[in-house]
Amino acid sequence: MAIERISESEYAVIEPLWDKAPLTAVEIADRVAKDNDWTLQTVKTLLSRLVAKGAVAFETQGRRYLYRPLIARNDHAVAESRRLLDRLFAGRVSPLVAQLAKRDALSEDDIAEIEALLKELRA
Amino acid sequence: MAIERISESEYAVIEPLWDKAPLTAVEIADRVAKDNDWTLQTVKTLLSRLVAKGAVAFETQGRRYLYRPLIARNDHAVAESRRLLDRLFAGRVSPLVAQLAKRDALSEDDIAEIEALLKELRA
DNA sequence: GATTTATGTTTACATGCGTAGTTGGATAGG
DNA sequence: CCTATCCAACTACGCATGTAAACATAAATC
Repeated sequence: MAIERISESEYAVIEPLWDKAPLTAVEIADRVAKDNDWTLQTVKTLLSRLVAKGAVAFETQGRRYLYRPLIARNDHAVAESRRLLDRLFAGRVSPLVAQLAKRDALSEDDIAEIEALLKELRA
Repeated sequence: MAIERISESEYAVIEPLWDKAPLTAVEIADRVAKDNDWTLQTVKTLLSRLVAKGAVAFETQGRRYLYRPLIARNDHAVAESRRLLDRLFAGRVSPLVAQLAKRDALSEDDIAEIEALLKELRA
């Protein structure tokens, strides 16, 4: 039941499905076109790879193929984040935050948000 | 001056050099052997790829090749983290923390550490 | 009914990665 | 000197990825 690893390009293709599903390949390609310059063929290839990986399913409605995601955006994001934390920060979050802080990669707003978050957690 | 992207296996090979440098290929292979089951040849290949990417340099001392890192561990970690944050969390840290919290991936200690860190930041 | 259109499937091809064998040159030991 | 050894460089090969053309098939249109 582990989440199948999906590539960056595949991610770009599943993303529209997280905003709205189901969608056809053409609809997905249209939405993806804002950020990427792929042909429809490329989007279809990525879709079929996502289907092969069990990350996306389709149902055929007559001639239309309607795609929908099988994994949740947040599940993917968390899985990837854990991978990174494990690899680079011994699995812990605070060293990551510390490094980013040291590089001035944390705005005042970021800090305030995280603090509010944590305060709520221990409430 | 962008940091060259290095692969996971390459990372395992450069890691010993961050602890101690310079080292020979054999010394690196020994240290890497704790976590990976690679032949010496594999380690050498990874080393040469790191050299090609400008992440590692060597100096030859007679017959000995001594390797040393050209990039800093933290620079690499921060670059990778930014990539992930940009891709998955619109470049912001708090949504990452929020997700991890929601998944119970934050221990009491983690939370306390991060809070201490942030408090210090605004001091 | 024949042809164009829509849509997925198959095949392709370059690049990067993980993993390692083979080669060639320097060197140390006899 | 010659040979065995040590080392890096070169070559290799399968798999994933990024990108897409070619192919097949069903449907819509004329």
